[in-house]
Amino acid sequence: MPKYAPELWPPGFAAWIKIAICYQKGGQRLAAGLRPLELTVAQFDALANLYLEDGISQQQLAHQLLVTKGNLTGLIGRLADRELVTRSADPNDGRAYRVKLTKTGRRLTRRALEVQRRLVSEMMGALDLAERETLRKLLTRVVGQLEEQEAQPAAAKQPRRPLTPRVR
Amino acid sequence: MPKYAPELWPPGFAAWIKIAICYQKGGQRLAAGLRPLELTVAQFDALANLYLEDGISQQQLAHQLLVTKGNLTGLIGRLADRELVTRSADPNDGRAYRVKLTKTGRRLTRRALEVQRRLVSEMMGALDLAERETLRKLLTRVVGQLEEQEAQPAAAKQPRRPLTPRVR
DNA sequence: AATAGATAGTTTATACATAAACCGTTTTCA
DNA sequence: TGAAAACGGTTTATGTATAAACTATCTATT
Repeated sequence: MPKYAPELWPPGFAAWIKIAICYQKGGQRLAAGLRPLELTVAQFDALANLYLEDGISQQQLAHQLLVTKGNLTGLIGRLADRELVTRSADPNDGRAYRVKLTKTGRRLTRRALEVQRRLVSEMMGALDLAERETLRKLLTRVVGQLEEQEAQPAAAKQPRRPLTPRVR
Repeated sequence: MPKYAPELWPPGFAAWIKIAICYQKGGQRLAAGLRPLELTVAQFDALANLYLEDGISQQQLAHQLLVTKGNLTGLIGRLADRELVTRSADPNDGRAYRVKLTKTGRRLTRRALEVQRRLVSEMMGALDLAERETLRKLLTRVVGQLEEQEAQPAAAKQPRRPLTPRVR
């Protein structure tokens, strides 16, 4: 997010900085838009995922949100306290919960998605449709690269290799 | 960060999701790379900014990092405890500090920048130079749009926009 | 010169996020 | 079948982040 002297960095580097700025500013905007609904961005992300795929486990949700399962304990706990979601036992697995949206949760999520849709349109207003698609494609490849690398745990620390690349 | 059914969203929306995923995964990768140096990403960002522009105030640093000044109190405090930075009184302003890197801080930052440079190159490896430049330009325009909108606090608060433009 | 407002920094309360240790349950496989 | 490993979830300790209230200094305006 720094200001950085713009010419000093190779274009890939500058692009990375822009991704960071974009995410931060966009996120702060979204946070402001969600505040009237008394939702944080993290809460919204969780609810939005459940909206599309209800009844998944906390672990699965953590995976989709790219956060740790420990984090989910608190996050879901707060949502459950507000009765926006419920935790019900998974009948097939004594360890797992199934997290589900309540009626209120679903209704609130719908309103929040509306807010998000509006804000994203606003911020993408600078690009025409073809440019948005170009942006999407380029980022998709960068994400692909990141995922590919995270499959191979770099050979930097060779002494012990547990052969179980359990990389969250 | 959600998975989302990819075809359901207009390209701008999908692009926004990719920005989020990219930032999260890239950030987690950077965090892993910085861990051996015992630096968090937030600490690195602060140090990197000071590396380029030493002796600025906490307020100025907060502005560049896109975080609140309250956050900086703790962040700089921890860096000062480790003697990576110092807080010296600004001779021209009794309220302000000037935050400066120490010798150790500067040396550590150099190593951290090296790590960052390597990781960013890796993750941008999926794109050729021209594509990186395209990505940078597109994101720059999105950021520009965000900044422009944040200049006008505007009628964003109004539930509905009045048909007659309000004149102040 | 007086004072009202802006500014730099801190504090507090709350939420998000991680890693690591832990507890039960489930799976694997010798 | 039974021990070891993997897995789902919680807890703890630490760090990051915000908004809002607060202190102290500085700057404007009258």
